[in-house]
Amino acid sequence: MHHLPPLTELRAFEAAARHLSFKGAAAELFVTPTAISHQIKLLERHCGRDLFRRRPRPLKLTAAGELLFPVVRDGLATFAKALDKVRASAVGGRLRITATNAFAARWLVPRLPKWRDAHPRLKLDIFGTDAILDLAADEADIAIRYARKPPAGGRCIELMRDTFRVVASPKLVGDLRKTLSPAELANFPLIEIEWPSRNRDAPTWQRWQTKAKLRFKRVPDLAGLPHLAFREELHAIEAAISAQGIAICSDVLIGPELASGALVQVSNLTLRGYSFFLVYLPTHPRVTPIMSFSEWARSMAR
Amino acid sequence: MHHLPPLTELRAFEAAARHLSFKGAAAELFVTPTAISHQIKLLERHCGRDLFRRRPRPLKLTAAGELLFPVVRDGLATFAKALDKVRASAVGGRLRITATNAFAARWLVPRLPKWRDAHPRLKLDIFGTDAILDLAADEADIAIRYARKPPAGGRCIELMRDTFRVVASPKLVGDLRKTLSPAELANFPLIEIEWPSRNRDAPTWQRWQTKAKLRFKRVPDLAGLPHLAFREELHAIEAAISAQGIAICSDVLIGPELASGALVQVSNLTLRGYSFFLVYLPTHPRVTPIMSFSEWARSMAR
DNA sequence: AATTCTAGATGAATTCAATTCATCCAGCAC
DNA sequence: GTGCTGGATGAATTGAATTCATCTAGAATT
Repeated sequence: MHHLPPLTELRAFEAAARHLSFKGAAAELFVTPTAISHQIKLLERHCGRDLFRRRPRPLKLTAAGELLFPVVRDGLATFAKALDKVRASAVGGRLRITATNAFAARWLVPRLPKWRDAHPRLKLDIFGTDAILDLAADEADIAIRYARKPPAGGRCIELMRDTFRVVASPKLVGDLRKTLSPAELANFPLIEIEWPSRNRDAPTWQRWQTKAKLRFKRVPDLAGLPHLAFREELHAIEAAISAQGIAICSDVLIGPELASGALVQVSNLTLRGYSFFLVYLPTHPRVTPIMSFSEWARSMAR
Repeated sequence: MHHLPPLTELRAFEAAARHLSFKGAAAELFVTPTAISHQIKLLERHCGRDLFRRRPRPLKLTAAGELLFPVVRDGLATFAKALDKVRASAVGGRLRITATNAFAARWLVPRLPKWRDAHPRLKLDIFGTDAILDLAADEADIAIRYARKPPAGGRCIELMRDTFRVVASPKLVGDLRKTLSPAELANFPLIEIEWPSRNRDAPTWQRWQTKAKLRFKRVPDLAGLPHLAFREELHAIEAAISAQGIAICSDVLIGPELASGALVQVSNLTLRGYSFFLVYLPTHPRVTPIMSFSEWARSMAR
């Protein structure tokens, strides 16, 4: 790499050249004029050329100084501009939060008014995606991951654990006085979510009926029956709400519907889900606002 | 001015980004990898954004890092380029010496072979000009001034003092057995140098005949006779050498001709000249080569 | 002409940013 | 399981940056 003098010298030179005054440069850089004098002298020694004519006043740039000044001035201005841009994307910039589509849409977004009330100045950018964004590569500031155990790649806080319940709209099943048996379930259309094949513990009708056989004598092959299938958990939930069938859904994602009766639990047999983990990097330069969000999310999860 | 972090941080960042390695950056900047780690951490804190993804190896720039890197890299390269240019005009560059036209042509230039023998690597730029170049404004590195007393504007070393002699070519005056009286001088064409009007002590025929009247009984009005006039001292000297007339010349400038007989002194009445002063700034960043030249010039002047 | 003011120069002393040291950590290779 | 590598971190150290004290030389003021 090129041999550069200490960059402090260039900064002193630039300010002195712009002010044509060591005193003025000193005031701007919050040092004494003596400091500027020393810095300029060092730079001149480094260059082998005088950069200023000291007398008569005011100072005047020499030919060498004239050559160097615009380069340093423009260079430092360009640095400052780029740094401002980086800062703007951080300080005062939005916290970027990545979560699964379903969680973002059905848990986080509905609660944002409360977030805004608590932190009016700290804006969020929410990425609803099932892709796993990399915090270490600064693709997001916070990740909310759905996993069986604390995921790697940062500090983890377990927000909550969910349970998958068999639910249906009352418009489909009527005003039930008690829950349905597995055989009775087979009388209704069923909704299946096509989980990624890597998810062996996925809350499917197959997994449900296996568990049911330990509890009930007569369990038809519910997984073998024709059913409505959705790749998006969100869409499956919407279909259940609109009485298109009976679905197995995460109670975290249908909390309001369970509370309002828009969906009702039609079997007592549930499937244990995983946990929602909030993940962040403790070394993140914006760890303070990140902790603010983390505290808030935990308070929302209780 | 824009708020910049310590530029040391930017230099560390640039090297680390280019190597994608703190260790590599450290080796280049002659510090430990820990120093780089600290510097990057400070810059990230300053920016509010991570600039590197540390894991997995090798390091990778984040989006913020990608934004900042080319700006800093190009900026530092531009600085280095400009500094090299300034250095090239100094270190390894020529010493700029300003002297009067006549002195440059007739004393300095003829001796340059000896200078080259003594200092083969230190080149000179010689400005033969009667304008007074300003050392303080870095218009030249060394000035050789012809003056009655040491000029202001720097440290002065008196090289030599000259004497103005009445000289002519033997082709004009023949093989004289003795010097000519003022009356005999009037029988030949006379050469006059038109000195700047500010020079009241200029070695003119007028000044010469005033002094001659104190010595000789019969002194014709030599200054009143028609004569060949030159504005350039150099041209007057050349005219004398080519037997066009009798001239009053500085013995410093016609040393070789006096030695070889190309010009002979035709009157014992001489006029005291001034001195040649070598002037430089003791605070000049290139004071070492300047002193080399100074010593050499003094040795040549003896 | 004498005195005062101003801004830069210089070397010694002081401050504090930069750096090193010692130790730790987490992947990776063997 | 063990050893290696490159980065992280806090305390200690180093030395670059800065201040202090004094000086200088023009310019302004008296």
